[in-house]
Amino acid sequence: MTKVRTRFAPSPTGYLHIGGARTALFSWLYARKMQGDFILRIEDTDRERSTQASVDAILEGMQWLGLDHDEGPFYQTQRFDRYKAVIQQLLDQGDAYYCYCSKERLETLRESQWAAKQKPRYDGLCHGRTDIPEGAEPVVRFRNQQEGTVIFDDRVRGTVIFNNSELDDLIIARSDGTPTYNLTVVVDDLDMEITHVIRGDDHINNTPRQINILRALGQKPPIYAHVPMILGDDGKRLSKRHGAVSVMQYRDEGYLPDAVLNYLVRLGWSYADQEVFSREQMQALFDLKDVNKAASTFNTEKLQWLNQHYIKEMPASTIAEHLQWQFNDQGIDTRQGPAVTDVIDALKERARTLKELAAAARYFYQDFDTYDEKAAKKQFKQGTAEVLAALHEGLGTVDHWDLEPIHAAIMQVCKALDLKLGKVGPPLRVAVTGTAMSPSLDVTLKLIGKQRTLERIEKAIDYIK
RNA sequence: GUCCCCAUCGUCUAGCGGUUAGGACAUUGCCCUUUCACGGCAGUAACCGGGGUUCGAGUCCCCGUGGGGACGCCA
Repeated sequence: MTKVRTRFAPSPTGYLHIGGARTALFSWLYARKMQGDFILRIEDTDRERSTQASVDAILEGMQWLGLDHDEGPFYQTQRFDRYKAVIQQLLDQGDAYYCYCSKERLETLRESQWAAKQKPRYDGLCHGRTDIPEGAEPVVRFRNQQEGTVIFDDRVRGTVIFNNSELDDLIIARSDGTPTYNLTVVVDDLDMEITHVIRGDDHINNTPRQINILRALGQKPPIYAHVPMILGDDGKRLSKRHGAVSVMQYRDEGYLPDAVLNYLVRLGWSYADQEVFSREQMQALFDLKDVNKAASTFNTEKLQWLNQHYIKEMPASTIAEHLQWQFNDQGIDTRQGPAVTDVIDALKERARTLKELAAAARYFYQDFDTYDEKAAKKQFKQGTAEVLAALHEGLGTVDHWDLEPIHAAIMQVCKALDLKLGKVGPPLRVAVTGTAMSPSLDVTLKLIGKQRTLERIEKAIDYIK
């Protein structure tokens, strides 16, 4: 049995978006599961739109997600000689021909066909043409046979049949001599010995054309697997031109790559009732035959749930590495203050994203001059200053600044003032955090530290007066 | 318009001829609770429509409807 080889072949005309990432994930998973190779290929034959910045963005996205490739990245622009040779071969064989039709004529042709309620297609005017117009820069068209059918067994769609009569003679080389997609993809998948072509189902219509080119070259087609699209909230396909979000934007928003991967893998694929998959489990359990046929809609809320799951389950030290980006972004310096891992343990059950987590951690590292308006209004009233003063005194006597003594000191103040904890805790929380929500008080105070706690209580007393 | 593809709770999905149609997210209620969360328990919620096939259809077939895609000297 030959080794499985899959590939991801984006065109560098934008960042790596969430739909492309899912396609890449499926290709990568299948290769890993089958202990095959995963190849990265950059389809940059469109010189007009391809940019180095896009190549870099795609590479960065793949790396962030941890989708490592075994070969590549290969660039199609570096393989022009090879394509040229294949085009010449097709020309020599009579499977391709020069076409001198102007863009204007083609445009007119399409319009009239549309008006006649027909499928727009090239009419084959230049096939067999012997006169060569003066100064024309011809394109090369592949001669598609008109009889018979193309049948392929798609791993997710099942048997797919096309009538050759639906296909027209497609352009395989532009007038400047550069090759186009349907030619390069065939040549590359052949040369790179790709066994399984896993791609978005927007390519399903291209497949019979590619198979015909393959036949003309005397080669056998690879196995195809067309995975469904991901739709945006509006039900429209997610694409670069339509509302797709860069995977790097998910990092910026505070999502863990494992959460994004886990979310993505369950979009269009399932394994009974299981929702959470480690990378290893995905690789072991993924199978093309379990991929859905229907398009699915992206749902951020479920991603958030998974993200929090990973924030809670992963080691705090690992979270800390990813969190550093957010601290930098939010201008929080964590070099002074409690250990980041302790802060993570205290806050991880209250944050769905790392962005939220970093924001919630701010008061552990920075003093503040203002209080949350609603919280201050509700908790700072007449008499609160006295309560805080008592807390200041009580906490001031705590020598061993730890959970138990802190808790005992607070309870002692409650007892002395004959107040319930519900009257003492909330104002203390606002005083030391500036907000109405935080982890439990003993944990919060411990992490803030004795010195800072006492200072902030004093400050709050001044503020109330 | 032509061709192709698709169709189970709001969303992601399980189901592979006989199920009280299951799970997850979201949502609602209750419990836990010094706040916010977490957690626990319970609930609301779906087979697009119409014809067949069959003793029996969410499951198979056909038609309709709806949605998506392709129809480029883009990929």
